[in-house]
Amino acid sequence: MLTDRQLLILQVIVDDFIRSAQPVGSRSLSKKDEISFSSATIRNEMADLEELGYIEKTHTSSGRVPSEKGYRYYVDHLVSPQALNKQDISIIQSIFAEKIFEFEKIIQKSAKILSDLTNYTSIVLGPAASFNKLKRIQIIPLNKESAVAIFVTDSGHVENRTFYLPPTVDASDLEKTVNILNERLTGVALEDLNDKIYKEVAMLLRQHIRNYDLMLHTIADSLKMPANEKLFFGGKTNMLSQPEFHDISKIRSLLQMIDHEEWIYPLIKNDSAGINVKIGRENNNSAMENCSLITATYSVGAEKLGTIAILGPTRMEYSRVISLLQFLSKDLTSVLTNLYQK
Amino acid sequence: MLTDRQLLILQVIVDDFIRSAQPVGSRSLSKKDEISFSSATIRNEMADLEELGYIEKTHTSSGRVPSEKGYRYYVDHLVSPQALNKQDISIIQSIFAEKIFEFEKIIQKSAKILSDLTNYTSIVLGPAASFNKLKRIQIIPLNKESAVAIFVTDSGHVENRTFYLPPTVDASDLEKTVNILNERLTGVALEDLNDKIYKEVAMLLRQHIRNYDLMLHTIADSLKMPANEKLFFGGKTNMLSQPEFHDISKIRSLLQMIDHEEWIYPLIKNDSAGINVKIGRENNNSAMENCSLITATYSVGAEKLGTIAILGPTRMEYSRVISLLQFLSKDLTSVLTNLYQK
DNA sequence: ATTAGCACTCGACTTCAATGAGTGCTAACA
DNA sequence: TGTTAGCACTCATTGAAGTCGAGTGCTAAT
Repeated sequence: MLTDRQLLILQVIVDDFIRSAQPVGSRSLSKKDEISFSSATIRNEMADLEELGYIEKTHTSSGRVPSEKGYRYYVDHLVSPQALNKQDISIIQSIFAEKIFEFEKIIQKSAKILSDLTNYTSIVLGPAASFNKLKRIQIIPLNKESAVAIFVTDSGHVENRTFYLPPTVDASDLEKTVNILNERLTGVALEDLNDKIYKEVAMLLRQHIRNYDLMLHTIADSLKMPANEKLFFGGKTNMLSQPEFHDISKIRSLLQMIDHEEWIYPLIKNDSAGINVKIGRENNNSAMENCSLITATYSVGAEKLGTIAILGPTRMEYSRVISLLQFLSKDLTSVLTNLYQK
Repeated sequence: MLTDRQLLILQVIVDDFIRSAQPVGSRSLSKKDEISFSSATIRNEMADLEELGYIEKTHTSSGRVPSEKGYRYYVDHLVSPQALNKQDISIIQSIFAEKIFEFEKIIQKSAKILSDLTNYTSIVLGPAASFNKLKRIQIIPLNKESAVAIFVTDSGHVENRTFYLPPTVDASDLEKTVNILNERLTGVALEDLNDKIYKEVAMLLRQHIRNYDLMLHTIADSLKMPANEKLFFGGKTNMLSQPEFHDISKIRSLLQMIDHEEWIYPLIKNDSAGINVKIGRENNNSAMENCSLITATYSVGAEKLGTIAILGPTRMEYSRVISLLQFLSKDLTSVLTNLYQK
């Protein structure tokens, strides 16, 4: 177990390194106000901390740098929750200043503001459409061969699919189909549509429509909803200003990852609600070796809707970022809950 | 005017520099097969070419590098059109292998393949929705306060807007409005909708609906179509591998530009059809100082729809890129024309 | 248990010389 | 008169040698 003094030293090392990005030496530590013992004592303690794996040297005679284990301990036990200043708060609240309709606009604005406030990269996972309930289906023929199917959810989300019209289907068939679909599927969550179609709608279609199975498959095909929610980014290039990314190859692999949305999902789709911190290799991704990812979820009522996240260097301002995410996720949740739970 | 020999030398310098990214010296030039005179002669010619502004030195005793003027001359007069090899052709044609419905998919795939084939960054400007003609309007109430308006075009493109329902409007009003809109606006190009609404629909609404003006403005507001077409990118990080971008600050300003779509539009929205090459500062953009942009348009019939572009270093393989763009834009045009002109 | 003192390490920076790819110029040549 | 060989010169690059200073670990004294 670590002594109080070791904890103090660890905390000051991490704080200082986060601020300066320079390895911290015993002499400069001894000059801090918080610390009242000599550099030699600190050296001894640092040697112990190093042996325990909380800090590292970059070379034999360098100052110390927090290890991933050190950051982890810092985040779990030492980080002093920092109150947001008024300016930050008002900036965040400006997100909700305009009318709230365009869900995506809010999400996008959140991403932008988060990255501006932190100078890191923000990632926001939009609300999953699959929870929403179907409000209405429309099918609009474009010409003899094709039609577009439109699905509107109770939250105002619109999905559409273009598909080939089976040649044997005529206008009245289409109309009947749409009526059946609306009658049977309204109120069903998007993710359950496919199931429901085969279980309940298929039979009805058979009774009313010739070639019902062709129609059925065409529609069921169109209903395959996108598996993933939309991602929004802010400050994609912010990481370029971080001193740890002076190396082009690191930048390259990081930016490449950011530009592959499919690689991002597994990173931010954590299951647990609340704030989540993943440090360096905890992300299981080689491009993230020098990065930490802090995520928070937002919800409507008790139902988790999406995730907001900040991607920064492991040497990130954990305290500030955590406060910001906590604040924003709370705000998002309450605004959305107000909006959709009446 | 330049002599034939000077032209030859200029061409070889540009070709060689494009390949190697190294300043070209007189001795290495004299060893080339195409060149049958001595390095001293070449030095004389190079001095003249430099005086005329076609090539430059990086320092007093370095080899020569093409200037922007040199690239310009090369592109206008010297570039030898290079036939595409079979592999490239078949890769490009694979874009059209699947069914053609999802316009965006094709565009996106084009961007990806262009960047893969060139190792530069590709930018594709999607088809402007504003040319499309309205096929159908639907308005679907979500609850007492809001509704979503859906606009379907003859090409299957779907736009939607959520808006507040004026409290005095009831279901029958809404229905009447939709009927009027469909009756009057079907077949109208999206960009003309706003005009038409005030000129023709306003009067009709007044006759049938109480509070017609509130309704009118609500609808007209929703109709403000996005000013810009969608942009798609491929290989955003490809430029990081180019040796001229070893400098982080250059990378930063370039990537920052790429991530600001609004800065991209003016760059690629050239008016003239066909291939267009903009070299370095011709782009009027400080982030593009060391970059060239090659654009090509694609159309349906005679109507220009969108733009495909490649962004690379000024030291770009002009010949190859031009061929690729020419080929792809021709293919896109013919596929789209077939699809939409029947 | 703490601290002063000291030898030692190592990255960062500077200086210096050597190297070599390039130039411009001049004089000889065809 | 145009071409070329030859030569002096320039300058970025490389690597070796030396200095500096911030840091360490260890020991002995407090």
